[in-house]
Amino acid sequence: MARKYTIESTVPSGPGGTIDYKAELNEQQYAAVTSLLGPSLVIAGAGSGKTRTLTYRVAYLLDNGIPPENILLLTFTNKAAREMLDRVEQLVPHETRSIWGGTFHSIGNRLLRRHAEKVGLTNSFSIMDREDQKDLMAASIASVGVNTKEVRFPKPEVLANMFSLSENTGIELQEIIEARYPYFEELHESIDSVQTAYCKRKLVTNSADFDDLLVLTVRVLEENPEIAGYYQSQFQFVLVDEYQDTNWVQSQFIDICAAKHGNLMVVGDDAQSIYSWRGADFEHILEFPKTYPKAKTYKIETNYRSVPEVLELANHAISANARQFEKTLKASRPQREQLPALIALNDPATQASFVAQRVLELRDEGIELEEMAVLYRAHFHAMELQMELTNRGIPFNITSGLRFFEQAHVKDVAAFMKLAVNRRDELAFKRIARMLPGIGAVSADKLWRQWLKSPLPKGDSPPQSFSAHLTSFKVPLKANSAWQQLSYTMDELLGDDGPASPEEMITSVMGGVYDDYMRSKFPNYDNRIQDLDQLKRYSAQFNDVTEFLGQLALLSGVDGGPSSGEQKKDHSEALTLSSVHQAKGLEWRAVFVIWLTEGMFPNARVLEEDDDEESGLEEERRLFYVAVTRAKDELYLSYPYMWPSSRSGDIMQRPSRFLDDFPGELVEEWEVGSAGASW
DNA sequence: GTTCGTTGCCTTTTT
DNA sequence: GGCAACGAAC
Repeated sequence: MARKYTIESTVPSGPGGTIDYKAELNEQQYAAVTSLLGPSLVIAGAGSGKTRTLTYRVAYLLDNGIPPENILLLTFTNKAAREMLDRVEQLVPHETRSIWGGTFHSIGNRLLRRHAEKVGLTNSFSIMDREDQKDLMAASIASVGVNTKEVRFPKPEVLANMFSLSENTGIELQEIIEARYPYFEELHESIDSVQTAYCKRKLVTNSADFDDLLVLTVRVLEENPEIAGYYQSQFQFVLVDEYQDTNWVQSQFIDICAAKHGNLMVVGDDAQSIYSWRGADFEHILEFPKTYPKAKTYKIETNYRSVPEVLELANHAISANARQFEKTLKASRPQREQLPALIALNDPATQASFVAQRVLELRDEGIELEEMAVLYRAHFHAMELQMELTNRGIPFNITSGLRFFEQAHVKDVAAFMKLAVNRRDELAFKRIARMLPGIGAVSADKLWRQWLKSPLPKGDSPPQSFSAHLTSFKVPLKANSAWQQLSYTMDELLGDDGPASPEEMITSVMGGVYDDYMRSKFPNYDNRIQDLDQLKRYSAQFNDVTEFLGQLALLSGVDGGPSSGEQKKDHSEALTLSSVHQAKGLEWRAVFVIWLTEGMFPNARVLEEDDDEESGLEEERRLFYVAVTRAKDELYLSYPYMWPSSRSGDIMQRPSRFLDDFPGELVEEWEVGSAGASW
């Protein structure tokens, strides 16, 4: 007699979730969240609950019995991805971990790892960051043999930009050069061959740059219908956040993934498209109804974030732009009876003390530091402010240009791990070699040649031992003992049985040669050790080194994971300093936008480009719009009259043209006098 | 020939 | 604080 036994499912099937969608969403949001099959475009203005709409949409799908693994949710930042998935998890009782959610690059990475052999890589390929890319580019230029001394040849960084733009937009390199770099047109043949060399080198070193994570993935899908078919069946529902910032490759990727089921929901705000320099084209969102004729369009226009005073200013600021979807943001909050402030200051230092002082006042009035932010166009605009805040002892978090992973010591440690799993990684090898005393670029290259001749880089499975081969290398006398030590560290990375875990690897590296190097190289040894300890703790959640390295490379310091910055550790309560780009999607009760002068914001380089000046300027204006719409209650717009510059004396500043886009009565002008100064 | 510290100039935005 | 060019020291 067989016993009947059923496993209770924890997932309720069919409708029957606990969410009262109608009550928790407004009418426009509700319509979008509960839309049925087929493509849909959601135009969601700033502060209108875009994230809310997307998360409820995912919850709605799960509540209706869609298995999590059949949902693909694409975002631009890790932060957005994590935030949404966390919220979904809190919202519904279903299992949410198997949702395919993440940034374009992380999803691309995931797919590419699985099918790397289709494009000539192995599944342990290394991911290169910008610096690695530059190094490899420099090597490629050298290998092609152009005389960079005689002709003014583009720098590695410029070339990387060129290639990247071409790949991200799908426009031929030739055309990119003509349009954006006409002064290099005569060199296009050498540039072409550098590109060929660069691509080849990436394969030889088993490495991929950021763009490859998408470009190669799209290629895999295009060239292998059976693979594409598999994922197309898998992804029943595709959701895309910040659609206005998608570029050509990304939109291709989206289109391929959604090709079978056609249930594609894209959410965005054309007024917040600020990534055209990365190849983003907000034509994608404007043209979506044409690309998908069956698409339903939903507009979400009620703003829950800002007081009407801020919103009115924002609406005026953006209306100067010609190209956009018609929409008006309606305020839902009551009047505050306080206008945004416009403050002209003497110089950047005064501007900094104004901000600092006002921040303290606001804190006394009950706004906590983490409810305030200072936003600016470029990172160096925050220099004076950082000094002022430090002097006054006001804690702050800065989303600096340098990400956690890009800091030298983190990259150093990662290089060991990279080399352990990808023994063809030339950059990692040379980085390690150059840490040893008396070894510079030249010796590192000689060592690399010896490495290539040894059996180490060959084959896919890890060697029995590194030291067995390394100890016989010819190294400069000065580096001898360090080299021995290095060999044994590398052995430790192999692990006793099976590959060592990321955590074990970091421990080995920090205990080996690297410790000596750090002491001699970095004045702030202790801080860096703390960083690495944090990295180690973070790594504990990973079993697989490749996975860990992939995460690390795709993680920006600002949004989660291990974070840098000494201020942060001691004060959970801190003021935020951020570029406008990195502030997208965030909000604070009080927002300061500083350096609103011609040349700074809008940026001078954009003003100089006169080929299609308007589009550049419109993007700057959208950027200003993004900045302004971050504010919930209070908004301060400030600029200095004078910019003391070391080389050309004081430069008079003109107020930004964006300040003319709205009527004067929308702001209150503050006259700031300095108590101690005499003029 | 190679490494490594010093000096002076410049600073867009990022996965 | 980063980067390139220069020059001293090894």
